Amino acid sequence: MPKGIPLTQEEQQLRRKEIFDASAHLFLEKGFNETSMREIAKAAGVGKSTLYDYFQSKEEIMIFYFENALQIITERARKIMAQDLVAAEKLKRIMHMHLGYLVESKNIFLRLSIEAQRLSAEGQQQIQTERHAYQDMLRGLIEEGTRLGEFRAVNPLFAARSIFSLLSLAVFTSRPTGTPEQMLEEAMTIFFEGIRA
Amino acid sequence: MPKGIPLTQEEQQLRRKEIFDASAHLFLEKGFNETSMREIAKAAGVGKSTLYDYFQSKEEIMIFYFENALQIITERARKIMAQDLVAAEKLKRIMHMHLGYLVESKNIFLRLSIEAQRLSAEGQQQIQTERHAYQDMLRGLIEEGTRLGEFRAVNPLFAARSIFSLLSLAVFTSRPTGTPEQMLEEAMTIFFEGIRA
Amino acid sequence: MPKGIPLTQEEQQLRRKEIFDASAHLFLEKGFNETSMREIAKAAGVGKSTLYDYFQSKEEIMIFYFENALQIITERARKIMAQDLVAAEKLKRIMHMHLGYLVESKNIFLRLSIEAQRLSAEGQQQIQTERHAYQDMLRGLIEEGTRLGEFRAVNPLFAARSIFSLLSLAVFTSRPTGTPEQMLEEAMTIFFEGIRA
Amino acid sequence: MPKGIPLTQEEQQLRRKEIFDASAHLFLEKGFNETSMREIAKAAGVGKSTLYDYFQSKEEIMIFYFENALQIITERARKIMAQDLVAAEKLKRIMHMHLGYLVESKNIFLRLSIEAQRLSAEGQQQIQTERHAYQDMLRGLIEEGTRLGEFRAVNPLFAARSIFSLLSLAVFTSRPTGTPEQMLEEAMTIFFEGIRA
DNA sequence: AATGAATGAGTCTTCATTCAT
DNA sequence: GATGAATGAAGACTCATTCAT
Repeated sequence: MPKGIPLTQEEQQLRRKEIFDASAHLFLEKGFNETSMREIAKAAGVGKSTLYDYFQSKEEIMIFYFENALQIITERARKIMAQDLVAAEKLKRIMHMHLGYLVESKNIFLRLSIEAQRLSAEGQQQIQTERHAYQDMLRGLIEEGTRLGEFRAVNPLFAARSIFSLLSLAVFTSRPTGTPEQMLEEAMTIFFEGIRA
Repeated sequence: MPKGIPLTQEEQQLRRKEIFDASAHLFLEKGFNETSMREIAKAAGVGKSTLYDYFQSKEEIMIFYFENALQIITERARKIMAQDLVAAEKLKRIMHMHLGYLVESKNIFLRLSIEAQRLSAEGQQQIQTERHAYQDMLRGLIEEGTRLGEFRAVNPLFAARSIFSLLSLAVFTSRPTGTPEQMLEEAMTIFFEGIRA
Repeated sequence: MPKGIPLTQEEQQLRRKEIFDASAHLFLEKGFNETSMREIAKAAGVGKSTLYDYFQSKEEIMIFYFENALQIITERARKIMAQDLVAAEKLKRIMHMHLGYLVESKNIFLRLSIEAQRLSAEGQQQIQTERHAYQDMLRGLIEEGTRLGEFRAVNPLFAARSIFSLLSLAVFTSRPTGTPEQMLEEAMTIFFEGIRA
Repeated sequence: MPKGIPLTQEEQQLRRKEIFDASAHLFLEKGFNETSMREIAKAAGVGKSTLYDYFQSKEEIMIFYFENALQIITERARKIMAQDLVAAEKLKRIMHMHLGYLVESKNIFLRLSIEAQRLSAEGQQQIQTERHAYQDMLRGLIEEGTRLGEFRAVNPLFAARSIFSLLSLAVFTSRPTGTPEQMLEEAMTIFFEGIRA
């Protein structure tokens, strides 16, 4: 890194991602809380205190990841939403996309999701805001489907969250019943049959 | 406590439960990992090292709870299984029973479930054995329903686990959409519609 | 130390004093803030965390010393107060006694007095209460002297604090002008001439 | 700042004073040791490492201030010394001047005096030299007063230092008994009565 | 059987300072 | 001349566990 020259916002963000990516495997292996700042620094190839130039605290490392990941997912979902398709089809594509992200991120997302429940109140707040935004998007989609007669009159928020629940099942389990894609298919079948008008 | 007189197995087990119950509220309030052995001992009204007479390690306290809880739940489920009802009805009653237990245990079960993912490999193994036994029971029920033409031909294990997933949603959420019972009804409707033959 | 048997309050207090005394020389050599808990533990011949069984925090070590020292000094002063002497004579004896304590405690008292100004607000409070109690005792003595015509009408609190100020000078200086006793004599002469009726 | 043009000694000195003054309020608020170089740099509106172009170390910032302040005070005292007055009167004016400086510098002087006792041996040495020079000046004044029959035969150095001691009391206390000026009057009365021939 | 005193490894975090740009 | 990115040493403190009584 060049010294003495302030990093731009983009460079900062990039560096943060680099540090995160370099240490992500540790979070998967031993969990976030069980990974010490010393280990993170070593994995990232920087000094311990350098971490604090990029993240205000250990918590922030986790929060950073979620904000980043949720932005990416939300963005991808938004593109699908914009397509000219029936609600059910949009929902299916979003589920595929979401599963794709989970797999692509090697389950870091889910692993951290669980650990995030231990964050401080403020930390949780930050993540929840983004998480709810995404949920609300899916809820809107289900409401749309109901309005157009595709779905039964279900509680749209509950249904939206059920999707995540079933999706997680498809990826994060000690007892897989097939490939993630197969399990997603299974889950989608149950879910869509379950809410079909 | 009488000194010098060995405790019988039952007394041991009972004492373990007493200790756990006395400290359970701490796990709910601050989480299991965040509760120190000192606090547990104090809450249980015993000395710190006495804990080690009943549990080999901190982990064992958590494992003990799961074994205990899963035995209770499995036992109750077994009774429902023995009743002369159609599979779908048995499944519904089990879901109600399960939800009842979660509520009755004041969410300790779910709280610890999440924390249990941080256990050592061996610890996880122990819990999984019991967990799988329960899952297998439900799987059998779904297979039975399929055989008798009540359910579609779904992957029975996946379906069984989906139930837990949706059940958890009904209890453990920062964004409830109703009472646990109402949410359970919603989930059951989706689920049973989803797997109906 | 016996294990498993709770220490009585007296034993606790004694142990605290032992730990303090064992590490006091470090505070003199390098200052309190500059002495780490690790060093204190080593000097006291105990493990790092054992310190925390006796003191809740590093600050408490300092506070412990002041409470202890001020109690001793106040007690000794009280005995002098009870004697049947004129105020000026009592004051002189108290000053001698106080100087004696400072010398006997090898200046720890003054060294820590200065460092104590860095304590947290709560810590300062605790010390000040005792310190003020002692000051108020001397103030009362000066008021008594004034009433009985021994001293001029000076501000008694200010005068009382002046004593400390001059006393400190006699002990804690990089430029001594004699033995502590000689310097005390010099200070007392100035002071008593200064407030003589 | 112009680049590549060496600063003259005066400019250097001026810049040092600017940096100090810009960060002085921090030292008052949180103490010198508790103020980090990062904060100092920020307050001074320069980069962290620029500080090292003007001060060799953090200690030097403090030393710089004392050298500066003591020079000013000594200079002002010298002017009073040169006046055609009796020793007692000169001493009184110097005490007023000194108090004035303390107040004008918003107690920074005394605050730092206390913190200076934590400096390294070398650092202390540097300050003491100037401090002693000032003390010696006052000592000379007291000797002069004694020679001319104004004062009793007191130890002149001890007496000189007593002045500071009583002066400090007048400014830096958690238990004021009046305005600084009033307390100074009180202290001067005690002192001058105490050493009067 | 029961206890709490004792421990050392490990935690996150801060900081003065250096150095390449 | 000026900068901030980078760092390692050090800090206070916590904790599950052991062990002599």
